[in-house]
Amino acid sequence: MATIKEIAAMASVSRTTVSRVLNNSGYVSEDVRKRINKVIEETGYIPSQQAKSLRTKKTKVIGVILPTIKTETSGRLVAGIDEVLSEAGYQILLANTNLDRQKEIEFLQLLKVRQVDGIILAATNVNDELVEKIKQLDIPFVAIGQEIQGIFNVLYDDYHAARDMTSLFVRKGHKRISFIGVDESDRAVGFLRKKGFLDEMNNNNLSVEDAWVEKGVFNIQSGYEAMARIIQNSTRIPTAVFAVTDRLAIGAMRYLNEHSYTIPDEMAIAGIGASEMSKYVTPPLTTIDYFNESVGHEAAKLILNRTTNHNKEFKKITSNYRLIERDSV
Amino acid sequence: MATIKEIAAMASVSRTTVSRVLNNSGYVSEDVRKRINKVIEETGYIPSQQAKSLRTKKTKVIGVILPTIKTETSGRLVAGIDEVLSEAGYQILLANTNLDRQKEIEFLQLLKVRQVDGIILAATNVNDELVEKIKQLDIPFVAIGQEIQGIFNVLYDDYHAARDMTSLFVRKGHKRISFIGVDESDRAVGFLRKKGFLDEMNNNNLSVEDAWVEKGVFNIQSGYEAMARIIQNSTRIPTAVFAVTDRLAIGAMRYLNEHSYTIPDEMAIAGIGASEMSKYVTPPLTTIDYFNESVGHEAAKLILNRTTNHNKEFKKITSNYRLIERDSV
DNA sequence: ATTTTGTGTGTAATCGATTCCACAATTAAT
DNA sequence: ATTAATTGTGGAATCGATTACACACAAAAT
Repeated sequence: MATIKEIAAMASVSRTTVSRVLNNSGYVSEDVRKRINKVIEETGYIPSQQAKSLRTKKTKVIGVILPTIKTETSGRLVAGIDEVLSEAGYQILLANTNLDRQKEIEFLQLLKVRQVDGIILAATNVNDELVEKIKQLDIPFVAIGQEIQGIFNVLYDDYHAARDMTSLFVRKGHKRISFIGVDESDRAVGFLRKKGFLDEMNNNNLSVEDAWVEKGVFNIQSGYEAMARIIQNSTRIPTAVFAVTDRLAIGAMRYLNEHSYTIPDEMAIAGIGASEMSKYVTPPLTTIDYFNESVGHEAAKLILNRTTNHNKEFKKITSNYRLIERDSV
Repeated sequence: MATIKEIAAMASVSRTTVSRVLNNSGYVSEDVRKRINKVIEETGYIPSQQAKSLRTKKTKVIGVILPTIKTETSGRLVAGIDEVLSEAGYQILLANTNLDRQKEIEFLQLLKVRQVDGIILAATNVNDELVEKIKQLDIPFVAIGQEIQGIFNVLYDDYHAARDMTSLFVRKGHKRISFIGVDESDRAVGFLRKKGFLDEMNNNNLSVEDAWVEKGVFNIQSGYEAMARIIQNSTRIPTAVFAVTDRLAIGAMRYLNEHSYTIPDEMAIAGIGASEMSKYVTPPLTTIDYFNESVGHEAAKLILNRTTNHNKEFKKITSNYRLIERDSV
């Protein structure tokens, strides 16, 4: 691999001049420019991004921290981020925490060391240590999915989405509605979605039996088990179940199918996430599309805006959503 | 952010010595080491990976080129790659081609500019230009999913997987088996899987009507349409359909469901990929698990081996697979 | 006719590390 | 007692770019 020095020598000019035609900055005569371009062409020379970054302090790399890379949600998010970023000549440096909180913090450090121009974090649980770390990092930062004071956020409207879905159940005539959530330390998925559900129930003067409210984790099996517990422990069996993720919903459906409950007649069900799967289960699942890809777009735009314009006023974007009514409710 | 120079000054030693304790190389007295570590501790100094890479020519970054990041397959693959890589202190620089062949080549260039220590390519179609480019790149390289002569490969056993699946249909008593493939310019998914199917059919003296062989692209809708064409154009309606991906299969199932064919009685169906969805459609889809995650592991190990040991003898790993028999056949 | 402005090019410092080499000061070996 | 090896430290070159500054020359403005 040739260096700028060699190119300069071959074209009988100084490195400065070569650098000028590379970045077309400053004055270069047409003759010289041609001569240099010819040499560049012939040698297939490409300047080292490495050296350039060292000097300019810009890497054109954005770090993306994900709780997992295996899910569709993450995939769509990254695709969205990448679309905007690559358009602007940036690339993504991936950091997969596998839901390990300690790793989240380590990665923050690691990405800083690598001098990324910005960091996008798909957040799950936010703890003080993390927030503290983010703030002292002093790198353009965008958090997706969880609100963090004092930094840029792109949020899902978990509360209203949950209310809307609950409201749909109510409109369909359900009065005994059960709920499968996740731990409330996850403020967005755990706390806000549950609050949306409860508030809407309350709003309609509908009571919620304790046994109707169950908790799972982010996988299908967990939805299956939660549904089982609801059925087994309820004094009055509910007529509907609202699961806070599609996977939980699909697990629940599985339980219902295996135990011959007809959906939606004996038990209506809905999820959140608009996973591809949701469309092809039987019956097709009513769910909420969070437009992950466009959330990715927003996050990427935000971070670019922050890096290039040094925009400092913190911004919170709440993305919209769409309730997809299918046959499970 | 402090630099090594400042640390050196604060500890009243030379940069050389600081560098020594950083990389614990060479001789440093216990006294001095402690003094330097104290300063490092206090200032929270972290050496610039940037500057280090420039000097050492190692970035500890591996470029991963994907045809798409939205699918489960990609997600699992990346998760597998990341698992091994991050363990070894490497990170992933993502490049998403969105199935654009020209971009594939551009990214090769781009990753080289960024001086990645190696490149993993999840290949779809291989053309001469690409192969040529890869070879002149002179960077440790591993291709996943498509065999490329002269470079490292981690392959799926498409041919035998397809034969096995076909053989399953035959054992179940099917004689009129149809096939939904993809374009044969995709040697692995298009050509080899089809060849496996045809060879096994031939092996069992079963003929294949032209109308039974259809082609789609990598999405669900396309499977739906292909199934429609098969039903509409066949003189003798087949009793089974083998789709080369789960999505195609699920699209086909959808058509069959809508047109009231019972699965598997009137029409048996199978796919390849073991997507999460395949388990939850009705009936659960018989498919083949390619162990994407462990393929990711292998690819990562291979590239690390190649970068660190300068292992030069080309290696081809064919990963194994598992036929998952469910209720659709 | 002198000053200013616009063009074109090069010298050398700089970014923040690593590393070769030189040089002391000890300690061990002959 | 001399030589050799071990241990400890620093000076300065280096990686491959960018960029502030200086300088020369031509054209335009005064």
